[in-house]
Amino acid sequence: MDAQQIKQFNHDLLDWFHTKGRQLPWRETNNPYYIWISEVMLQQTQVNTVIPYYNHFISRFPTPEALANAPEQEVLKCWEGLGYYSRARNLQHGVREMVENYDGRLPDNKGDLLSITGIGPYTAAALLSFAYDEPEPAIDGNLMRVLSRVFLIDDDISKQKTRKKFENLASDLIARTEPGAFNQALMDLGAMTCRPKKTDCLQCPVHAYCLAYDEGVQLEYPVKSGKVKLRSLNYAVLLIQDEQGRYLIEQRPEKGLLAGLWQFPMMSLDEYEEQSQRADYVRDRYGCAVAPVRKPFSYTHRFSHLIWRLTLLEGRGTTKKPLKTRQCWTAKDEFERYPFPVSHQKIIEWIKNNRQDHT
DNA sequence: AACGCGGGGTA
DNA sequence: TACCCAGCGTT
Repeated sequence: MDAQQIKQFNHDLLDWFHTKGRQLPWRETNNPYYIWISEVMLQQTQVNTVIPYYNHFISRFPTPEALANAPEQEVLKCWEGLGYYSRARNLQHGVREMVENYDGRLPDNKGDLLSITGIGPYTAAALLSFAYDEPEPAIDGNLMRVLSRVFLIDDDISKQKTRKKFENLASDLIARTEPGAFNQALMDLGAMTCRPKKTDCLQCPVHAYCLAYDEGVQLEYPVKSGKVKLRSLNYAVLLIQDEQGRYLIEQRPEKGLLAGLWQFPMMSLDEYEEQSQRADYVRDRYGCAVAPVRKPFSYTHRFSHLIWRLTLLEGRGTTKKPLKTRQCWTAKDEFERYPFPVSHQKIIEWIKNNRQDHT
């Protein structure tokens, strides 16, 4: 595209955005801290899922200082169900860095932004363009999908190198007058019209420029390689109650999958294949025996990269055996005080529906 | 450069 | 069912 075509492209794109673009809570503010929160929540997460979390989060932590001073568990509680929990931890770390190193204000240059925990190339560019009107293209899945179609770019978007190519292209393209609107317009286009599996090209403000539309190959783009076969893991979930009917729960390790969240004890059935090994394991750790619940209950929980197949077992523990750190006895009506992954929220539901007899 | 990291929406 | 989503940190 020459300079004149770029200008026209921007005009058509921005004109559409100003009339048809989405109205979203984080577009109502200029507060870089709020915009930052929204950007972190929106990483790999769809807009409609984020909206209620965003509203609750900024009302619970209205200032950087409020978030910086909050206990991590409370931050995780506000993130419960949103997934990718390290985002919450990194966001709080990053906000603490901002409070300590930048006088509580978000820096307005790329280098400093990238040095903050949880801010990568995309989020830095988003903040610079949305909060500070800098012409930085925010390279995300939407932008790559839209531009790969418009310009018929067949590089593999799962490769790091390809990101650089889109960055160069978008840098030439981005509207100097309204860089933030340019980025948001491509996001809205990607979400509303130029979708992955179903396009709506006749509604698209730039279909006249689109090489893929011209050739009728929109759905062939973007090119993306590498699918992974997901592993399946079998676990027993142990419902261990003390003399008062309280349940034993444990906090997961600080690193790794679902870090810092709480769960009912789990025993790998792949690791301990024999019945006697399993009995020894439970006896050693929890001082009791377990058996399948009266009406057997198993279900699968699917993550993006693995599958848990969970089976409920129950047993009677005792408060006489001292608890280890990161364990506690919890009454049925106190589960809500702890962040649980969705896979274990299902178990809480099961308990509430199937065990109204004890507490 | 490759991998780990959640949960929900969509076709 | 099989992707896909306003990515980032670690290795």
